[in-house]
Amino acid sequence: MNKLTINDIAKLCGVGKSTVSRVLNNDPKVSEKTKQHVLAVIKQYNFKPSRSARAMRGIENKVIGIIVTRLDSSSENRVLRGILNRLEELGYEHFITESRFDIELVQEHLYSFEQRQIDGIIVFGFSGLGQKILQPYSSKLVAIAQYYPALTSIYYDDQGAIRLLLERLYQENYRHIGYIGIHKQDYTTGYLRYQSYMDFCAAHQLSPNACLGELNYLTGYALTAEILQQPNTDAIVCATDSLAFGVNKFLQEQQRDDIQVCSVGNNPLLKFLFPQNISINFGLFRAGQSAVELLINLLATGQKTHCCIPSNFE
Amino acid sequence: MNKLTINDIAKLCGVGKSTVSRVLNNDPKVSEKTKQHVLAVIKQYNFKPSRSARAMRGIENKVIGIIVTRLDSSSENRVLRGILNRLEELGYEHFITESRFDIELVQEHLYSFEQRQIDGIIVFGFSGLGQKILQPYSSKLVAIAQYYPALTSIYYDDQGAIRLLLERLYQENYRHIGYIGIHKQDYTTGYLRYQSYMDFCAAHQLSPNACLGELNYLTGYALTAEILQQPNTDAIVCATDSLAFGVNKFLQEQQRDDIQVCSVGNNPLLKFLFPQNISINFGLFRAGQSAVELLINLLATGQKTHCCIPSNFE
DNA sequence: TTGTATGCGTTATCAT
DNA sequence: ATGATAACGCATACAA
Repeated sequence: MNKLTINDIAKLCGVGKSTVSRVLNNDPKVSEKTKQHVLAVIKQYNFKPSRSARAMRGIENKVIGIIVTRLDSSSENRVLRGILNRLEELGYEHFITESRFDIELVQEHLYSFEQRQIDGIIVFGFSGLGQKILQPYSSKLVAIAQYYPALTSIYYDDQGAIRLLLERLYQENYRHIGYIGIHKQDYTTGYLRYQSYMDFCAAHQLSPNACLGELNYLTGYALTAEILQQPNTDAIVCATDSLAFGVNKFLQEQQRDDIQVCSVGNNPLLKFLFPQNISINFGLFRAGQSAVELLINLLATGQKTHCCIPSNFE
Repeated sequence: MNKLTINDIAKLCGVGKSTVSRVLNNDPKVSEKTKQHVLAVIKQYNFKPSRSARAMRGIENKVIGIIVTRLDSSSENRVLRGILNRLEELGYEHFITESRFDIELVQEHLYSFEQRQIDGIIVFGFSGLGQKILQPYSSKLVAIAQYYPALTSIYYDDQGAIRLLLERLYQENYRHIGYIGIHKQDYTTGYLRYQSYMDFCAAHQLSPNACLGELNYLTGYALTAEILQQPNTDAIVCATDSLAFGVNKFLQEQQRDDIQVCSVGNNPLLKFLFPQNISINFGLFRAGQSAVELLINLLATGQKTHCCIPSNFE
């Protein structure tokens, strides 16, 4: 449909195509008069220069690619909100792709972005995704949710989030706190959060009572029964909000309103359905915004930086 | 990083660059021997032709763009699952963008796709999005969730879904059925579903009791109180699962387990938390798959078609 | 079967 | 300040 080229515009204006190009690129060496004329014609015919052709000449065009792991993850969606929010303010376009924790897919998408005049990349890290896969793109890539020493990366304070929850419970005199988390193969959500719980227990002479499983509400439901085998349990900390859905459901069915449930994520639906649940804000929205900041900075200065997002009860 | 060009490969092989190009494009007019040699060198140096340059020569490359309205909509995510599922089978890449019900953003994204060597487009329609915006791209665009006469489109059976729910309730002898929906400015989820309820009531001599509001669980919660002002209400039909979250929550708090709740969407979390809720499968996953089918068919034959996805209790 | 020349829509380097 | 012209990396009609 848009078959107009810079040449057509040139003829339409009665000028050379180089002049049109100059106008397009804000070259100061063009008289105000012709500039306005060319601009008018461009607007009139709604002409847009071909990105492919521009790309061949090495022009950047304010587009960044985003590789998420799961489009239907509510936590990643929160981060995405932060990313898009900041991106929009800066006038950037975005393309989103899904990796589904598949390393090969990540590679395909990275290459695809590279080939499509994309200026920068934000990728959601996961436990299997090694640094060497991302390294070749390090000059324009920001990793999120995982720490990569040689890259620009944003990561969360997994240990701090659990610690904050535990400190609050401890302060409110809970002493028999169970923990429901996910398997340790997952380094951040699994291992780090579990370890934080164990450390806290050791430091405060609490006897630990932890169960680990998959990342979904069914697991939360099933593991609650196991945790309650410790009869004097008075609180349960969940690694994520999705687990907490299951835990709260189980407790509700058993009419156990004597047990305080805590979790990480600050999911609004969870808060609506189970208002008594204490959920900590993991800083996801802010993480998204920060990712954009760091990326823009990286593109401009080439400086690789890192940023750890703190959790809070807001 | 990938600075190799077709010319470099040609020199490396000791052949002309046109020969390399021919190998790249599976041109049969090249001897098996040189073909293998060139292929080997290409593989050795991990050479990939520039998409920008290819695009300028009008090459298609198995990529489709998807414009969703909200990335955090669970129903759109279900459709997306169907789309990506089918796309992967067919070896297509995807780029996803969000419109947030903003017509200008849709236009930007459409243009952006056009400029980036994208073969086909799937766009999620919404009430404000007119046909004329999409028309220019009709040769490679499929609209979903809304009926557009002049385009290839996939839409849901809004009226059928509500009717199926009501028929089931009627058959089970419910006679005082309330309805909680969303405002009629939304043509499909709002108007059509509401109308279907009203029609059913008229046809079966039931006195209607409907409330309309925003599309979220808070609305469902708030409107339930109004519905219950009709004291003998024995069932409530919700236009969507998200409303049903609020409705069920309200009824649970009031310990009203004498009221049957129904909704459209088949959300797994809803089923887990409120197993007694009856939710109908709106065919979202299948809609996604069909969208891809229709798009591929459109690209191949140029034939515009339509498809209405039926709901079912699976 | 293979190489040469030309064009795709830009930007950059020359002249003028 | 402006216009002709040469690249950019690739595909293709044409020549060999």
